[in-house]
Amino acid sequence: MATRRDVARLAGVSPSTVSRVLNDNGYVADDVRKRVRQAIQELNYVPNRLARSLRMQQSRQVACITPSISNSFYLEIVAGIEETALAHDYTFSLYSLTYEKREYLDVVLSGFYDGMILLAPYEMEKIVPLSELAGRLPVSLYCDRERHPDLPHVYVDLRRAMRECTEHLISLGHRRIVFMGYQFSRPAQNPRYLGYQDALEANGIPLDESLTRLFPDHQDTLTCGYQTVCDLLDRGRSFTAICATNDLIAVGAMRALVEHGLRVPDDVSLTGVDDLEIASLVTPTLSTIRIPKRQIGSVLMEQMLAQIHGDAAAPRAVEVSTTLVLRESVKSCLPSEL
Amino acid sequence: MATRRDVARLAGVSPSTVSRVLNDNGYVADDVRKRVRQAIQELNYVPNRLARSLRMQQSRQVACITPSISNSFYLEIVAGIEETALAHDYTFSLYSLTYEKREYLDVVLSGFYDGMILLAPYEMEKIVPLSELAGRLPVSLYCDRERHPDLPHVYVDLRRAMRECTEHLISLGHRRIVFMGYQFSRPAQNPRYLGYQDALEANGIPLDESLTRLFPDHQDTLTCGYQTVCDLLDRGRSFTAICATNDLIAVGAMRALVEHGLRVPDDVSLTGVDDLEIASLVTPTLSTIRIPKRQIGSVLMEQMLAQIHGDAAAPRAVEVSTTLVLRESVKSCLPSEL
DNA sequence: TTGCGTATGCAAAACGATTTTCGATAGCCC
DNA sequence: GGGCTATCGAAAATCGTTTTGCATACGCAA
Repeated sequence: MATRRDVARLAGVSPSTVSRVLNDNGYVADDVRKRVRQAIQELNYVPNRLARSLRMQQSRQVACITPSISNSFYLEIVAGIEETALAHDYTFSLYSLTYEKREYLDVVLSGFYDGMILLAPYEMEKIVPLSELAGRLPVSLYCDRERHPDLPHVYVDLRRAMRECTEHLISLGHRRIVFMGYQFSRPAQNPRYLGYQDALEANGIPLDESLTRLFPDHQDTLTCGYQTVCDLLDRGRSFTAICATNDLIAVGAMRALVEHGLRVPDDVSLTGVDDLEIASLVTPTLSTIRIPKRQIGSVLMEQMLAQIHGDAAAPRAVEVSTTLVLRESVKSCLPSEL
Repeated sequence: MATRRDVARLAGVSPSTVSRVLNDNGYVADDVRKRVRQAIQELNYVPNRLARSLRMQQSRQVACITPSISNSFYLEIVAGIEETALAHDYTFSLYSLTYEKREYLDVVLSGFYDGMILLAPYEMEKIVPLSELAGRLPVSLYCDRERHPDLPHVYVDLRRAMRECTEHLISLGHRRIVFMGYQFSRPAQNPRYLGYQDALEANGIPLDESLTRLFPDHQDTLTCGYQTVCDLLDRGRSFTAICATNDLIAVGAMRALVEHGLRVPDDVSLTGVDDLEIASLVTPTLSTIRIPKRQIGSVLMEQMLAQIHGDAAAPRAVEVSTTLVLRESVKSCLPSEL
């Protein structure tokens, strides 16, 4: 690889002058500038980022750690991160570290990165306290469960979103609405579940625990949705709508319903959360709460940049708003509308 | 950040000794070793990868360039890459460069990476000749269209796969089989289309061009599948099966069929390619040609490592094999089986 | 002639590590 | 005591860049 020295030699100037041209500081005559540029072109010279980073003590690179690399939800966020990063001449590396070994984090902390963006680091913080990481490197989080008031983060208000969603179903006449999803650590801290309860309470509908289906974390989403609905139906159909806490669960549920000869939405209305691509691919298309994934990524990166640049005005917490997307899977069950 | 010097000071030894401990060379007494390790722990010392990379002239980092970051097909490959990379203490960065600006590539060529893995770089090579890149950095490709005999690459034999798939449909009694997919640059070089033709020819079925639907590249996959089937049905149904060149097209097709009151597979059999997650999520589940995405990623990374380490025995081309996955969307149309 | 702004070269330090060489101590055995 | 091995420190070179200070020009105006 050509170095700055080679360029200087070819252009007949000193290395310092090449630097002056490259970094646009100091005086440099037009013809010299031209000669240097030409030499750069001729040698395909690209300044060595390693050396520059070492000297400048910043790499213009951030690490992004996601729970799962093949989860399209997080990947959309990552896409947003990449877009914004590139626009600011930043590069990013993607990790889906298995957190069993804490040592894996060393690779991230070894000077290669100016900061790290953590997506849903719930598993991770069981191994490493996030505050410890934040003490080493600028950190920016996306979290949809517990929030981290002390660390910069981006979040969505899923409690409110789920309340709106449930209330929409209620407004369509549904009274017996199933809630199904992961239980997270404690149901009482599950914002989605709380939103569901909020809606019931606000509309004077008593909470029927037999309609609540929380399954343990770390299980296959699709199977959970499928199996849970099968279980429910085995006891006789006692509901007219289902709120699933994500689209994949909803798709699994949809499959179970169809296999039991029930029609969506005619017999059962169904909603998800996330608005993955699949939500508009299934038949019927799935009503869901859209989480603006790309925007989240973009905001995360901007928050990261603000930290790196030391902007005191950088917001510690940014809320991005969700949208209730109504598609085919939801229908009124009021007789008047038939 | 703590440096090697800090560790040395705390342990009461010289920086060289710390190096000796870290890199396990030279003599070092056991108690000294212990003291040094303790100091490392205490200071949370992690050797600076920038400095090390600069000195060693290798970063143990590879760049991976994918056409689209939110395409789950490529992302599964990326997952395979990451897994293998991590297992070898390598790191990787993910790029979905917009190739309009060739300069974007400079960031990859600036010494940060020991090599680059290119996924389906068809757009890319219109801007930059791949051989030029390969001259700068070890390169490893995944390609499912034209192959690059001069560059290390991993590929699948989609011609054979599609032939098998089509022949399976033929063996089930189907004679009027639609082929639909992107046309790529030239249909005559589209391995999927060639495989389809191979199957027809081998079974003495004349090619009916009215059953071939090639749409231009760079269009929305889903819409293409949907729209194409709508067009076909507008002219009357003259087919009993559809081979789509990927799962998303197939899902779009499925939706169009259902909306026209046709049942899959009872009225029309349908197959895809890729075996994305969605293939087993839709109803009916989609028969498809499975491409071993994770394995491809793994092999790509291994091929890259072999190049970096200068293994002369490194294979220039590796074929990974596909599998025909039969699910619900395919059914015999032979009267005898009814 | 002096002084100043412009233009460039040269040299050196710094970033943090690796690697090698050269010494300086030890202790041990014969 | 000579020679060997084990153990460690000190120092230098190197990777390629940035940054700074200093020296050296030239041209032009005071």
